[in-house]
Amino acid sequence: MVAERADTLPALAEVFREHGYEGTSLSLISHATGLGKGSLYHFFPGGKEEMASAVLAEIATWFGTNVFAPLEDAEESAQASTAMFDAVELYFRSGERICLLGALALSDGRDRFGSQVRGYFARWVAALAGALTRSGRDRRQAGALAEETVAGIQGAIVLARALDEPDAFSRTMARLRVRLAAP
Amino acid sequence: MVAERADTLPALAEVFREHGYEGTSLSLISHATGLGKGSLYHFFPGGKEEMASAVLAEIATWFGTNVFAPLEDAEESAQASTAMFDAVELYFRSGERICLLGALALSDGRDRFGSQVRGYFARWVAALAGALTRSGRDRRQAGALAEETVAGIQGAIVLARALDEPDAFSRTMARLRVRLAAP
DNA sequence: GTCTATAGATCGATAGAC
DNA sequence: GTCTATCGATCTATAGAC
Repeated sequence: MVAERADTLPALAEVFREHGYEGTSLSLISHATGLGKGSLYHFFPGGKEEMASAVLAEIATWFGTNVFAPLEDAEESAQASTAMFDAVELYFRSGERICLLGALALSDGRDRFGSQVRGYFARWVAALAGALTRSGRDRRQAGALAEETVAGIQGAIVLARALDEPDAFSRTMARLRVRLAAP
Repeated sequence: MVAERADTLPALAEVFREHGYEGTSLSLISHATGLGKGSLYHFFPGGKEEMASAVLAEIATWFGTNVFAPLEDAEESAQASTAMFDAVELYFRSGERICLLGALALSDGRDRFGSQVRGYFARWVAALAGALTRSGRDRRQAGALAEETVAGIQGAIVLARALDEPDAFSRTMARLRVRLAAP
């Protein structure tokens, strides 16, 4: 069932999302992956920290391919931002799944994984700002709108989880779509 | 220096904000408050969970007095939302301090403190929506704008922490002020 | 009320058999 | 590569002296 290191990453991501970095114990990880500690340390000699770091790297790769690169390569910004929202809503399961990088930014995981967290959000904001600039918005407005949109997505996740109301995420996403589509 | 239970709450709040619920150990708490475990369990027989719950209750009281009640009692909505932003920017120290309730919503603290987290955000959104309704906006638009504003504030905190750039919080707050002031 | 000492469980991590 | 056994540290919580 588990043939290589990468096969463990989805289960690892899930358990870190559910319990946070500090709240995730090796026994939880062992249960979630179906592997004993021996196997886990064989795949991740750096232990829990390396496991979390590998998860963050995979998330960054996924967003790089499915969200950031399309924005960076976009000629038509309207299509690109629509595709971004589609990918993001799918990824966060319409508000039922949190953003691990956002959660780490609010916890002491920020000290441990600061550069990965910073890189993820910086690239997201920059890619979106670039796409908006190429679609004709002036540079200052594009930067502000990009920052506001990424913040809005993160805030929508927080609010939906806090209210235990996933629809709050979908509603906010719909409103952000409209704002980005407007001229 | 510490005469009663309430005197420990500021230090407790600070340590939970810095390390999260799972990441906060009793030895950290002991160091932060200057009290031994014996004193801590005298004040909080329920242990760490009661300490965190007391912190959340105090935060809810502060926001109730300084943010929610003014919105609920406001006759003039423009002044009320300006006062809300002033209080919130001050409280979050222009983006250098996180929202403990937002952080708990993203961690497994949501299971433990779910009703306190839900109550805080539900009251905030409802109070703001009410103020916007009384200022002449139709009910649907007021609800959407309130939800979007609270989410925007939380997202601004996430983004500012993630980028290690407190100004990102202030910039987003300034934009939200403009949006709420617009007719 | 505050302290020290400590219980009992669980933590992350390692060793070594297979 | 996967397991079990186990290490030493740390955890939350309690007991009891003062």
